[in-house]
Amino acid sequence: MRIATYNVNGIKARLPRLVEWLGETAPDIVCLQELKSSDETFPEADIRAAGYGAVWHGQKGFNGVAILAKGADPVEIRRGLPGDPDDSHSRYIEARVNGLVVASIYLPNGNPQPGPKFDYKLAWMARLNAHAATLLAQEVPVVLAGDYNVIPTDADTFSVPAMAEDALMQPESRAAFRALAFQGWTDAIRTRQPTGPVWTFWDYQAGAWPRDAGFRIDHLMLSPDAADRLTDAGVDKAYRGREKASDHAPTWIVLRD
DNA sequence: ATGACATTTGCAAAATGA
Repeated sequence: MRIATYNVNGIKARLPRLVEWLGETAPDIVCLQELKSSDETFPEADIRAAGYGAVWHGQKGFNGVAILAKGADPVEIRRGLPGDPDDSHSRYIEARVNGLVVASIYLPNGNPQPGPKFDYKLAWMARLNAHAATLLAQEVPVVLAGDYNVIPTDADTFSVPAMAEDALMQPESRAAFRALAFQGWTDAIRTRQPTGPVWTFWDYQAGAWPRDAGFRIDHLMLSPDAADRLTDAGVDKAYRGREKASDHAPTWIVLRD
C-alpha cells in the first residue's frame, strides 16, 4: 500500500499536474495540503473521475487539507486539532481508510520569527503532539503525513547559514518535532535513507530548483504498528521539474499489507 | 533586502507562503 503526502500549493492551479501524478504513480492514500480552496470549490468531481474518494477541510485563499483514497471513501474522524476553539485555520484532517488512521497535516510556517506567527506555530505543535499521544495510546496503525514546516536536522537543508534565522529550523521548532518522534513516531524517510540530502521542497525563487537548493519538510510519521510494515519510502522528485509544478514534491511510503 | 516567485482574491495590489 502506497501512501503519499503532497503540498500542491493550490489545488485548482495544480489539478492537471495532480491528476497526472495520480495516474502515473497510483498511490492508495494521498494527503494533500495547501488546497487554497473553500469546501465548496474543492474539485470533487475531477478527483472522483481520477478514481479517488476524498474528504477535505478547505479554506478560502490559503491553507486547506484533504485525504484521498483510491477506489474507496475515507471516513472522516476529525477536522481541526483539539485544544483551541479559536483556531480558524484549516490545517488538520483525520480519517480512517484501508484499516489505517491517516492525518493530513499542514503545520504553520511560523515566519517571521520571533513574533506572533512563530508563537502560533509552537502552540500548534504542542496541540499536535498532545493529540498524537492520544492516537499512539490506541495502538493502531497511524500515519501522520504532511507539510510539517520543520527542517529536523542540519542534514535536511541545502544550507544551514541560509536558513539559520528561519522559523523552519529554530531550536524550538526542532525540539517540538523531536518530542513527537520521542513519543514513538518513526520518521519514515530517514528510516529508509538515513544519511544524505532528501529534499521535498525547492523555493520558486532564486533558482532553487536548478541549483537543487532544497530542504526536507514533508514528513510521514508512523506509529509503531505502521512502522513495522514499512518497506520503502521516497520522493517523486521529477514532478518538481515539470510544467506548472508545486514548490513541493510528492513524498511517499510503502506499507506491507 | 521594501527584493526574487507563485497563487488567490478580485480586477489593483495586497496577503500568504518558506
